Amino acid sequence: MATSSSEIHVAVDLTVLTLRDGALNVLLIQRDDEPHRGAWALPGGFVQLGEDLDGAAYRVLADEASLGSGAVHLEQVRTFGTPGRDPRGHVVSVAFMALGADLPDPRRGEDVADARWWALEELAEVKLAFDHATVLDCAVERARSKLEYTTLAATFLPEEFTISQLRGVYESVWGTTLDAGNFHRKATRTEGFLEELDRHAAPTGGRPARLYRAAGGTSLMPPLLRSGD
Amino acid sequence: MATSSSEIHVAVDLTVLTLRDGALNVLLIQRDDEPHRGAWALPGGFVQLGEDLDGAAYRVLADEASLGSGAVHLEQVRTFGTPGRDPRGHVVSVAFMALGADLPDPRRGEDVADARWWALEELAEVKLAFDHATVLDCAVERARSKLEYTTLAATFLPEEFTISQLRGVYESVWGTTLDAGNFHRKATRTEGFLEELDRHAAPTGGRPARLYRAAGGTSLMPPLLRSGD
DNA sequence: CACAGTTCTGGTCATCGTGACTCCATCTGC
DNA sequence: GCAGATGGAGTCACGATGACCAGAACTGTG
Repeated sequence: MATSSSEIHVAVDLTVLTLRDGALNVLLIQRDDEPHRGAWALPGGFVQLGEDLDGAAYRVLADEASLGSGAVHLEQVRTFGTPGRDPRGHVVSVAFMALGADLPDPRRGEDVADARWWALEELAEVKLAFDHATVLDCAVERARSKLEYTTLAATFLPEEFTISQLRGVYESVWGTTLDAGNFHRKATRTEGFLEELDRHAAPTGGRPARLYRAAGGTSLMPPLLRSGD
Repeated sequence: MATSSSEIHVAVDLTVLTLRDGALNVLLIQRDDEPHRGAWALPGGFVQLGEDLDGAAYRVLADEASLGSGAVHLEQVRTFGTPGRDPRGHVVSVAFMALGADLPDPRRGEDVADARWWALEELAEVKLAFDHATVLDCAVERARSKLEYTTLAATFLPEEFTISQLRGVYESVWGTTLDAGNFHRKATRTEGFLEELDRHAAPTGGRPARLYRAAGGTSLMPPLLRSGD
């Protein structure tokens, strides 16, 4: 479908991000079809007539990444439509980012030779298909900046988590280290960010950490800026 | 063109903003065709095969708003693609915002019954065509928040301007009043924001204000938050 | 010309958020 | 019991901010 060149075609491309072993990972699929057969690419697909953009993104998430919509934060990032970005014709692609907590290894979907998680650092020498390197950069930068002024970081964690785990999210996504005490003060004092629970996590060689859950708020005021803390 | 329902069509919609008499204004066109004939709508049009998204936006700016690309800041906001948002079929629309300094009154373009500037407050009781009320809200909110952490405010002003004029931009777009002294300190001390000139503006009943020009920077660090200053 | 009114610009001061740092609590493992 | 690790609280100096004040430099009026 959708390979004629008399019409503009609409697609979605997904940058699916999760944390694995304290590193930011992105899900890539290896293409089994031309163009760019054998190259690694972001999961994506054409939007079907009458289909919602978000719906198409969730469908791709299920088909190509075998991930359900549960516990995944999906958000539109930007739309790429430069003619020539896809050799099959004029394809306008709506880029999404999807964030989830420790997502499982993908099973191979249709039209896909392989699918796996990549740590972002591994990708330095990998040539992605189409303009997906740009799309990926755009989505990662969006995720990094949204951690600053929203409560999005919790979507990288299970329902209940410790402050250290939350700090680990920031450190992994931003690629920095943060002062534990200052981060603790900031996270616990910011209204609408965390809800304190009465239980503690199993100790890991130190004092057991109190468990928290994401509170209702979505915006962080004042923000938690990257330049320090 | 582009009214069949066997394909998805791609369009651009523009939220063109400027300041007129100290109020934020948006450019609307009155539709001369079905659907929504006679209703006010954002300028927009279908993207042509082989055309860049930004190119389509600039073309619409010229055709429907008779505005050249000079001195207009154009930026993608979000893409709307819910089926049913356009009765002609499945139309995916990439929303842009365009900001300019005291833009001229538009001349009527093609397929347009009328075109004029509307102060945002006037629009409370106006029913816009399609989902353009949502698109407009989204673009205005984007503009408001980008004033906080970028140097975008200067695009609402002529090349040379005073601090008071710059403060007026913030006050008009945010709908607040800011302390003149504090704003002056903040604007002049933030690196990369303003370049001081050796000339002064013609006095308006008080001490003449020094003229400034936008410096090279694009991001405001630290940001200028809406909650005060 | 004196004076009020206006606007621009620089200043003071209390407060608050922040980064660097210290200290104690509470666990594991030896 | 003790070393080592982690969690959580506190201290302190500094910089940014909001509220407010004062002088500079103009216009307009009596």
